[in-house]
Amino acid sequence: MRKEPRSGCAINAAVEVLGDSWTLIVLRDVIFGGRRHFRDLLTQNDEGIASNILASRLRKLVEAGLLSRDDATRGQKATYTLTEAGIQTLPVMVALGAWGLQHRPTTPELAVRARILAEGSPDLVGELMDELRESHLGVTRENPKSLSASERLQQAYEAVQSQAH
Amino acid sequence: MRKEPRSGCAINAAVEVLGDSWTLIVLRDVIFGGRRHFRDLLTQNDEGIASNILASRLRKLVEAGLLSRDDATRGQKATYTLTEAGIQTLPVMVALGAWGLQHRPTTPELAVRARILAEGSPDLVGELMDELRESHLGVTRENPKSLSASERLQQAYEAVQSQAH
DNA sequence: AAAAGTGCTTGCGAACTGCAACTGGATGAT
DNA sequence: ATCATCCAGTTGCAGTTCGCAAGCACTTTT
Repeated sequence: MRKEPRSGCAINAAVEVLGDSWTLIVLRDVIFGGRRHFRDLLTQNDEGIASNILASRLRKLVEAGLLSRDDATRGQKATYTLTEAGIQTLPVMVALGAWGLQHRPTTPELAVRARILAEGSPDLVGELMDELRESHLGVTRENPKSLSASERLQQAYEAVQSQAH
Repeated sequence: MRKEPRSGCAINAAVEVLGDSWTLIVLRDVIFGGRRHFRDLLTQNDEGIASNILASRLRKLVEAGLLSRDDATRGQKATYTLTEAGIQTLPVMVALGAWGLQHRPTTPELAVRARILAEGSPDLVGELMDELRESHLGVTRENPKSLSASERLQQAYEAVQSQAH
C-alpha cells in the first residue's frame, strides 16, 4: 500500500524513497559491503545503526522494491537480495560519494572506494552493476574482465589499509 | 559548530548533509527553479514545504556551506546564493532524477528536466554547472553556447506543457 | 497612513528516532 | 535430549523532529 507522492517530480520521487539518514547507508552496506543478512548489517555497520531502525529500513526497502527477502521463517537466516531497482541506485551512491569526498572530511580507508569510482571510467560503474546482477540476480556476465571491478576496489582498499599500519 | 560525523565514509558524509526529505528539495528549487528568496521557495514549492522546515533547512544549508545568504536585516529581502559545493550537488540531482524517472511514477511535466538530463550528454551537466557559476558566483563563462543548457531545459518543459493542453 | 510583503518564530499534537531489553523460534555441541 | 548460542526482529520509553496554523517585527509599496 503505497502512499501518494508529494509531487510528480522525479527527484522528489527518489527522495521519498532514499531521503533519510539510514536508507542509503543500509543499501551501501549491501552493495559495497556484500552484506545480505540482518545480523551482518547490524553488527558490521560503521555508523552504529540500531536494530529497530535497521528492521524498519529493510522492510521499507523491500516494500519499495529495491531489495527482496527470501521467505525464511522466524529464527531462520533470512537473505536480502538486490533487485534491479536497487542495483540502479549505484550511480546515486557514486555521485554522493564523489561529493562527500570533495566537500566533507573523510578517512582515507573508507573513502578509497569513493575515490576509485569517482576517478575511474564511467564503465567501471557499469561493470560493478553487472557484477551485482550476477551475484544478486544470477545473471551471468557476458564479458568478464580478468580483474573484476569489485576486486579492483578491494585491492585499493587493502593497499590503503596496509599503508596506514 | 559541526557535530562529529558518524563515520569517515564519503557516502555517509554526503548523507548526513543531504539525507532528509526536504534538504534536496529546497536545493532542487534553487538549482532548477531559480528561486533565491524565502517567499519564492515557500509559495512556489510543489511539495508544500512548511515555513519552519524551510527556515531550518536554509539555515542548515548555509551552515554546511552549500548556500550563502546576504546580510539582509529583518524585513528586508534576503537572497540565497549557491556556493561551489552547492553547485556540485547537481550530479547527485541528476542521478536521483534518473532513478526516480525509471522506478517511480512521475508526471510528464515535472519529469522532463530529469529525462533531458539523464538522456543528454554528460557535457550538459557540466554546462548547466557553468551557468549556475555564472548566475550565482558571477563567473563569466568561457564558451557560451548559442542555446544554453537551461534554455534547452526550459524549452523542453514548455513543449510538454503545451502538449498537455 | 494604510496595506502588502519580507523572513522568519512560536505553540502544539503527532510521528519518528535511538537505546536497551526482550521474544519466539532454529541450529549446534554435549 | 538438553542446553547454549544464534537468528531476525519486537517492545517500551524518553527525547527529538515534523507538520500545521498563527503570529511577529520589520520594510516596502500605494
